[in-house]
Order: sequence, then structure tokens, then C-alpha cells
Amino acid sequence: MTPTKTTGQTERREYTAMARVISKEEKEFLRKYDPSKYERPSLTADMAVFAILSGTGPEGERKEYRKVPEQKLGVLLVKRKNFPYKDCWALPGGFAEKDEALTETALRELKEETGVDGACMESVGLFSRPGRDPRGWVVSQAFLMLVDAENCAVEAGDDAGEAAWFFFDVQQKDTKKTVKKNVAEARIRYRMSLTNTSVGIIISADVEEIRTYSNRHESVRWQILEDEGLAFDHAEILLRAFLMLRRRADHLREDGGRIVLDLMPEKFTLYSLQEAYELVLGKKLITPNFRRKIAPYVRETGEFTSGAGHRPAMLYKRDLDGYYSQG
Amino acid sequence: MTPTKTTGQTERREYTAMARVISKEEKEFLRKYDPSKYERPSLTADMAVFAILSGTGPEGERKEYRKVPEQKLGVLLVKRKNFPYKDCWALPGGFAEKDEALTETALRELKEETGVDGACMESVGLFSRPGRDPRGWVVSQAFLMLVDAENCAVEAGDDAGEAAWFFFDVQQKDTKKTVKKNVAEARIRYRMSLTNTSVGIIISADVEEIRTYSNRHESVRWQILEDEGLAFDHAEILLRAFLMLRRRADHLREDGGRIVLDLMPEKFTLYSLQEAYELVLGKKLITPNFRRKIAPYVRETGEFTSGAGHRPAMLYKRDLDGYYSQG
DNA sequence: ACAAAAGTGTTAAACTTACACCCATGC
DNA sequence: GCATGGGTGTAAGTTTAACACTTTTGT
Repeated sequence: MTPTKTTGQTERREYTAMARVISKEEKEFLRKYDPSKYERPSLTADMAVFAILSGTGPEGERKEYRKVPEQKLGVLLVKRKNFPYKDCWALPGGFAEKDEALTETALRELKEETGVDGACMESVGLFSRPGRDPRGWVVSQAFLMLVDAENCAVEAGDDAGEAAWFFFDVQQKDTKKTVKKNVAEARIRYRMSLTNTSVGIIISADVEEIRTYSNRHESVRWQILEDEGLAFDHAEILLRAFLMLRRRADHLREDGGRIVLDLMPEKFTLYSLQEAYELVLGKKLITPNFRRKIAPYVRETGEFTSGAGHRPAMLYKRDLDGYYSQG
Repeated sequence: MTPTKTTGQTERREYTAMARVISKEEKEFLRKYDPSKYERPSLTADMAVFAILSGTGPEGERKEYRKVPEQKLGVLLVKRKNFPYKDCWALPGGFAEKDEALTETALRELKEETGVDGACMESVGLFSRPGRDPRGWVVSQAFLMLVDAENCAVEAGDDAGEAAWFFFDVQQKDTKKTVKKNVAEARIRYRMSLTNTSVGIIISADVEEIRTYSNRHESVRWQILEDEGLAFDHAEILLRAFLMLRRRADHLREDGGRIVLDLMPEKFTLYSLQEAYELVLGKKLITPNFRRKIAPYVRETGEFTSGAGHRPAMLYKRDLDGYYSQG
């Protein structure tokens, strides 16, 4: 078996079960065990795949020779070829197979459906709300995946239909907070906009995050309020995946904060990295402060950009010495 | 339908699917849809349930009349009555049923198996490694649950076997870090000890966290190195649940950091709360600093403890006004 | 009296934030 | 020249960490 070139969380070769003494009785039990005693769900993996895209079309490059090409955050969607939600756009994903961890399901399906290769993977959560899939009991493990610009070329659609990158934008619309005697609640409403200029499609969805304290415990739940064009509960999955990315990017001092580096090619300028953080965080950063924070994780290469209409920028790459410092 | 008194992430009444036009064709497709085309896994929920327990037995209370009773972190286990892993201790859990979200599975099973009632719930992750369950393809959604002292009385064992609280202790043994040209790796080894003095049982397990940067992306995987007495991969689940708790407790400035309050009864002294944080974080805190940090989330009640051999402490409770402040 | 916990104030260090400023390039 | 991004320094403000100190109780 040739191991796949996966960078996922689990590798096939690591599936070493602990040695354990199994009695004759237990062997007999296992031989007779019939899993169909209990009803079982279908299990799928859905992936929210992000990358940094160049926002500029072929036009508008004349006068702004100085300006760096505008970057935008992109998300990868596929157009469903089959029922249900036929012709709707959906997150890439598919059914899990036996004898694979779900990280492998995700990498396999992503390659099959879009031609995009392995990437940073983070688990977002299990989506198991009854009724989320009209086919019946289908639970889905959602992943956040990040790919870099060099890896995000999509191949011609195959079995699942066509795949395309959409510009991704989120806005926090309003927050309602209520506090009564023993109950506190905050409702945070987000609007997502997905646009693809070449396909000429605009998708938008409103999703609400409801944080509640009641019954002496805090809880969070989510609700899709409007959804035009996204299949299943993928609007919720997509938003939660993005918010997870944003939350981690916001903690640059910790290991998790450098996740944004996974959106970058091998060599990059500090400004392009800053732009990536700005896209994820949805706000402008102050350059000198950003550089001080990111410094432990990057290293000069000595190479420079050129021909950009302004002072050349040094190319940096990751500095692995800064990794895993304090365990 | 009477809604369960759940405090979980999802409530039954919120299962309102978005209105969607379904074509005749799609209806026909759905009518004919046969989920048994694909092989399906069994789906379970496993819960790592923590609470603060009094460490003192009935003895040793004479001379130390001044000392506050020692608190320890406890985790709830059940002794398996059936194969596989018969007579091993395991996390409470069980099979998901159709038409329930997994949060409901978790609350239902916890009540059935241990008599413990609803609690704070956080999703830890989906455990889907092939071979993790000798019965075949079984994937498990793990939850972190916190219950307070008033709610943690276990009932006599029923169907699943007996349930008991174990003192829980983790130590980080050693960390090996390697950096080569394009690969960085850190291996962090943890040892868990679970002890129950009345049952007279000591369980210990070594689990390793392996953080890797290779192939231009970071990933994390886990490995059980030693496991004496815990069923399935529950050693890994338990450790990861606890580390998630610890990580969140460490961010007291953020909303998530107040999760430790879910381990407290309704009214508590600031010192007992500090002790809870110390147990979770595994280190001593400096009282005045802790109080300044926790202040936004608690409110004086005006009531005091008494009869403790030292100055009475004011009882506090949550201050919901400090919640969800910045959305 | 005294041990133990309850509770407050004060300082130094660390980190974050904001801004001012100079540099190098292509047109 | 000049607009644009590349890049550095510095001061103010905030947060954190460490410690010193006083108060109150049951025996």
C-alpha cells in the first residue's frame, strides 16, 4: 500500500491498536456481533476550503501599476449534479468509507471532486441535527481546510459536478443581548456573501449564533435564517469553519495563530502575509506591530521581489525553529 | 412533546429546516433513495464528565479543623458489563438514535447510565480511527461535560454497569522537539492517573500528542502508548477532553475562559473558584490577580460562610451582566 | 495567641497600540 | 517628482505578575 501524500491529522501507518488480551468468550461475542441491531447513520465529510485569490480581473491594470494586486479570500464550492439540492452549490464532500479515518475521507473527496491536493485540516465539528439532509439520517464531520495559491487550481468537474472558487465575505450584522434574572442571551447575526464573477453567481446567507446562559450553564447554537443557493446546512458549516479560522488567527501569540501561514505559498512577502491576516480577521493591522508578532515564525530568504512599482520586498519563509517552543 | 430540560447546544424545537422548493423529480428521487447503498458506521457519543470532588475521606478531620477540605478534579467512569472490554472502565456513552442530535444522545446516555443530569457540554471531536472498536466500524463523537457538586451524585448502576467517580490527574512527562530541514516535530507525553479509593482502583495511561510540520502544513495526531484498564481509545478521548478544558480555562480574559464556573454550585466562595481553576490549570494562582480577572463574571451575594475556623468568606454567584459583552 | 483563609494595595515588568518617520522603486 | 509599498523606531497606554500587608474567625 502506497501511503497517500497526506498532510492530514492522522496517517494510515499510525493505526496501531494497543495490544490487548482478548478472551475466547469475547472472540465469540465479536464473531456473532451484528451491527445492524441498531440503526446506523450515513457518515459524510464536508470541507470548507479557503485560499487567497487575486481579486483583479484582466482589466484595470494600467493606471494602478503601483498598486499590489488586490487579494481576496476565496472558498471552494462544487455545483451539485445529483439530487438532493441538484444544481445548488455545496461544500465539497462525500461519504466516508470503512477503514479510513475521516481526515482521509476529506482528502480523498477533495482530490476527486476538485483536483485540489492535500492541505491544512482542522476539525470544525459534527453536524447531526435531524432533518439536515432530506435523504434521511446523515451526519457530517466538517473540516476547515486551507490551501495555498500554488495548490488551488481546480480541475474540470467530474462526478460531483463543476468546482469553482468564490470570493468570500462575512459581515457581522447586529448583536442583540438580553439579560433577565437567570438567563442571558446574545444573538449575533452574520451575513455571508459568496461571489463568482466568471460564473456570474452571487450567493448570500444569514446565519445566527445564539449564545445562551440558562439553567446554570452556557451553550451555543446556530440557526440559518436565510439561505439562497447553498445546499443542506452548508451555510452554517461554512460560517462556523470561517469563524474558527478567524478566532485562531486572532491568537497570534499562540501556536494556533500561525494557521494563516497555511494560506501562503512557500515564499512570501511580509506584506502579503499581513494581507492574509487582514482578510481573515476582517480588519486592518498596523504593520510594525504585525511584524513584531509574526517575527518568531518567519525567516528571511535574502531574495527580493522586483518590478512592482515600489521598493522591492524581501521574501520570507517559515522559521521552524520558532515552532513548538514551549510545548 | 415535552422538551427535555437540556442545556445542550441544540434544542429540539430549533430543528426548523429552511423552507425549500422541492421538485417532483427530487421527491421521486428521495422516495427511492436507499441509504444502504453505502456501508454505514455505528455512531456513538462518549462523554468525559468532570466535577470537583472533596478529596478528604471521613478521617483526618480532627487536627486540621482550620483547613478547607481539599478539592480534587474527578471524572466519571462506568464499568462495562458487556463485551467488548467487559469489566474495563470506560467513559459513559452509547449509541446514537435516529432523530436526535448527538448532544441529546449524550445527555440521554449520561442520565441512563449514571443518573447524572444535564450539564455544560462541549464537543471534543469525532473519533473515527479504523480499528478503534473491535466490533467494527464505530465512530464516536466525544463531549466534554462539566457538572457541579450538587448534581454529581451517581445512581446505582443499571444496564451499563456501575458508575463511579475517579480522581483525575495529568502530568506532562517530557517533550521531545526535533527540527530538520523542512520538518519540525514535537512529541508531548502525558500520563493520566485515575484513582478511586473506595473501589480501590488505580488506572493509568500514557498518551502522546504529536505535532508535526511537514509537507508545508501543520498537523496534530495522538497515540496511546500505555493503557491499563480503560476501554477502547477512551484514554485518548479523556486526555483530549481535559486538555480542551485546560486550554479554555487558560483564556480567562475571553468568554470561553469562564467555563470553569460550570464546575461550581450556584453560590461559591472566590477561593473555591480559584481552587477549581488551579485544579484545571495544574498550577497555583496568585489570589489578588485571579480576583481581578474573574471579577467581571461574578457578583457578591451578601451571604457568608461560617464555622470554618477562619474569617468568613463571602459567597458569590455569576454576574450575567458581564456576559456576551462584546459579542 | 495562632494558624488558616479572606481580602486589598502597590510596584515593576511585559506587552499592546498608535503613530511618526525614512527608504527604494517604476513611471 | 511622486505615489506606493517596504521597513524601523519610539512613546503612551494597558495588562500581567509578584509580593507585601491587614482582617477575621474557631479553637
